[in-house]
Amino acid sequence: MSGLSHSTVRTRFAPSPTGYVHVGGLRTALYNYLYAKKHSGKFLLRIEDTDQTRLVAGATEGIIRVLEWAGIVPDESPKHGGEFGPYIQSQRLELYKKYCDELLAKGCAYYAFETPEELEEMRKLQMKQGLQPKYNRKWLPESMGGSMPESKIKEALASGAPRVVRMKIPDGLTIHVNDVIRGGVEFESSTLDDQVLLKADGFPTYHLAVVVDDHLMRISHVIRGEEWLSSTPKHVVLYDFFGWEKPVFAHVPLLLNPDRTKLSKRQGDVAVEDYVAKGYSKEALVNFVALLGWNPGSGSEQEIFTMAELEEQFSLDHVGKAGAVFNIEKLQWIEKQHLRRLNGAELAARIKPILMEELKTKQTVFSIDAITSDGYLSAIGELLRERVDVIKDYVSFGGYFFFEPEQYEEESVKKRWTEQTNPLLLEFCERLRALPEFSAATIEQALNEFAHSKGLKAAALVHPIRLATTGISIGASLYHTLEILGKDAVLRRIERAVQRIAPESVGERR
RNA sequence: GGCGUGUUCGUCUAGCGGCCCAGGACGCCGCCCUCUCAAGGCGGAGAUCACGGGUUCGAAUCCCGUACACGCUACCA
Repeated sequence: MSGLSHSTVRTRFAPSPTGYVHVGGLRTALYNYLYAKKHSGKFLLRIEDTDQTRLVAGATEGIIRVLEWAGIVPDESPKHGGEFGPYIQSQRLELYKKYCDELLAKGCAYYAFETPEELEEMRKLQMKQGLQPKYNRKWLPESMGGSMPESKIKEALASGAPRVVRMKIPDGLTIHVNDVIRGGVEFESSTLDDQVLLKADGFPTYHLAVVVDDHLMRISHVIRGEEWLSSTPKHVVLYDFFGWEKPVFAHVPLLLNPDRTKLSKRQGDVAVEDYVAKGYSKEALVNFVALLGWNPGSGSEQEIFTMAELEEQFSLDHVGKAGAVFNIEKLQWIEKQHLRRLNGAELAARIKPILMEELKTKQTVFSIDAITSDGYLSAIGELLRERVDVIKDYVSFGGYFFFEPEQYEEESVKKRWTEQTNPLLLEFCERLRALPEFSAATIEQALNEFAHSKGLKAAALVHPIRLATTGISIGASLYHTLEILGKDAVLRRIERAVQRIAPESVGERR
């Protein structure tokens, strides 16, 4: 009520702990976080676990882990604490009870005693009659304009029969919802149902809990998915019942499958964890998801953003209205862009844990200390930066920096090997062995001179050497690759390849 | 069915009455560079602004209708 509550921006992400974190949820959390940061406010996490039947063990921890991974760290949450807690709805039951009683006392809500089965039957009947399914107000007391005598209600209450509390939607009202993204939206109260506020198990429904908590936690801006727009008028009615100031509402568009249906599991990955597993970085995922529905606005053509830049530039004015298709190809491009902005040391730090994991199950002839050193990883990081899609590619596509090649791309062997290749390679090995300094420049010079002396083009050596030392035909500059690998490994691998690629396996092409 | 929201290149979008017979990015195609693959540079194809009516000297931009899509319609969130 006090103007003070709205002088500070306070936003929240309020998921149900029902499993993984949906990428759409990540975006909602991000927008809330960014809005708070932009306005020097607070962002908080509240767990909405009012449906006891859908709880998933460990989900809350998972949500917090994912948010923190992404750099969306709440100022207040079940884990981080805060002065408006508890931040788990199941720990706030007395609060909902208290406010529900207030509504009951004010004549804004009433008890109802139907069983779920009875309600189901009622709805079926209404549908059959072509009516919209809506509570028939059977238990609306006479004192509130209904037809149920107070005596019967008292009786039912005394009997201990299971009961719920429903809100009484005022009749003949046009309810205005102000949404910063969509403008004013109007609803006729006649189209609204007398929503259950308190369930038979004593837990509140979303509608009661969200209004009570957003008010108590001084939430200034409710930024949530578009699927909530239709129930916002109920929330508006509740705010008015209580006489509370309403927050600013912003309903963000949905994320879609390629066929424009709501993003779902059936058509691809929807969990943030899935993308983490695929190797996408938090920088790229945050950047990408921010751009699904938001843009920096006219005049700016920026596509790559750091979290700090998003915090500075984010604005609800530039959040679009239409749903956005989750397009993996753009994510891939954004991932590359972020990778290219990392320096060698940063890349090394990211490659190392993945390599260590790999080393638990794979043998290497290299010294572990050498291949996990910052210098080695940093050099590889910078060399392969332009051709890697995600960090873990360094250990897969760039695996030859850590493990001996076991196979040689068949197609390429056919294409690049001739009868003279093996003897040539062996002869060239001697040149390499004699090099006082094993660097890209000296290797290149030696190779050029050798090729020239044989009347060959450099390519006649380059490709076989690449195959022999890496096993594959694609990669960065060969000379730099050899330099990093080091003289010992290079000679060892060429000699091994010569043994393993027998002349008989050489292509027909003369 | 009812209520609500939305609709600009395949995709993400700029655009808030004249600068737009619509700009950028991803993807796609071609050329250049080149030891391969990328990256990079250059160029190209790709949107009658869902459709139909208005309003206006003038509309992608404002209004109305239609179509389609999506959301909601639970003692789920």
